Amino acid sequence: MNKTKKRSDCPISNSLDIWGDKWSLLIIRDLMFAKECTYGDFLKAQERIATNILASRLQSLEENKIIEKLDHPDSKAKVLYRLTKKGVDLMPVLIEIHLWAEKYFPIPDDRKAMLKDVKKDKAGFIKAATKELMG
Amino acid sequence: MNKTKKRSDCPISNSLDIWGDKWSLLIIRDLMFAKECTYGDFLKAQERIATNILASRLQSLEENKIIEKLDHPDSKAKVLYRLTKKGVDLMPVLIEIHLWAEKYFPIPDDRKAMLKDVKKDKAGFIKAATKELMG
DNA sequence: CATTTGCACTTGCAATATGCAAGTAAAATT
DNA sequence: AATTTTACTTGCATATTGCAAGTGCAAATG
Repeated sequence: MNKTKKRSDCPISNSLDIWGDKWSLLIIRDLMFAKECTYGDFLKAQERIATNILASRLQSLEENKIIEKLDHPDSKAKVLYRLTKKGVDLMPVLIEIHLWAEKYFPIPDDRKAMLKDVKKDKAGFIKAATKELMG
Repeated sequence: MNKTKKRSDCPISNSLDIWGDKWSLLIIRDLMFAKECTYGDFLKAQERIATNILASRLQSLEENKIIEKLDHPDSKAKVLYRLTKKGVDLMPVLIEIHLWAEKYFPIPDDRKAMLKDVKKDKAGFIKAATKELMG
């Protein structure tokens, strides 16, 4: 997405200015499920993001402090990406999207299983998952 | 946005295929706050959507059953748009985006006031607001 | 230690989407 | 009857996306 041109003072609009495109939330999703991803990991996702788009989204998400780069422990050729706290804090948004989607589309079984846990104790689920990602 | 080309079976991706652009959620936002809007009402929003983009988004949201058209009670020249149940059900998503934004940006006072209510009783807030929109 | 492979990007270009300004047609107002 | 309002549509310039191929460095292989 684009740099810091805010279209208004609305929080929805401001948020969309950062991650309101067809790809950013999928990158964030991948990091929520995997905790750490390499460039190649993102490219493996079902949706088949183009390499140039991936590079531009990673840069923009990093500029907006949603994700950060880490050195890969066993190779200088690899880069690890992970969510910052600001990124992890998007988890409730991702969860509500899941819950909405579950009401209106068929969704994969593993996601259904996850949502079963979510519904049992949403706050608890988020707390545990956040700990997992930030620890 | 585009027609029904699903990029994957992921619920996040499926959702973004419908409203994952810079404008759709703003239209939905306007309808959450106003319940019913005319074409001209949408054009008045701070973000200044272009008329052609507005028309294309309204059409796509209608095709996806997020919004519906209604006859305006006192004029055939006017059209009213409102959220369907499927659209109203996006409220938790919009609320979580607000809560996230509040943590990381300055947000307007009226939204802050709203979030204060939300935080007091999220389920109650959603129930009441949904009733308001669907009644 | 030379060569190949893997990884994270860049680059070039075509296709698509966005944004702006102006236009249109029907309905309402004057 | 003429003007204005309303909901769009159209044309065109600009920006973004998507695809395919390429680049450069690091690591593995022979």
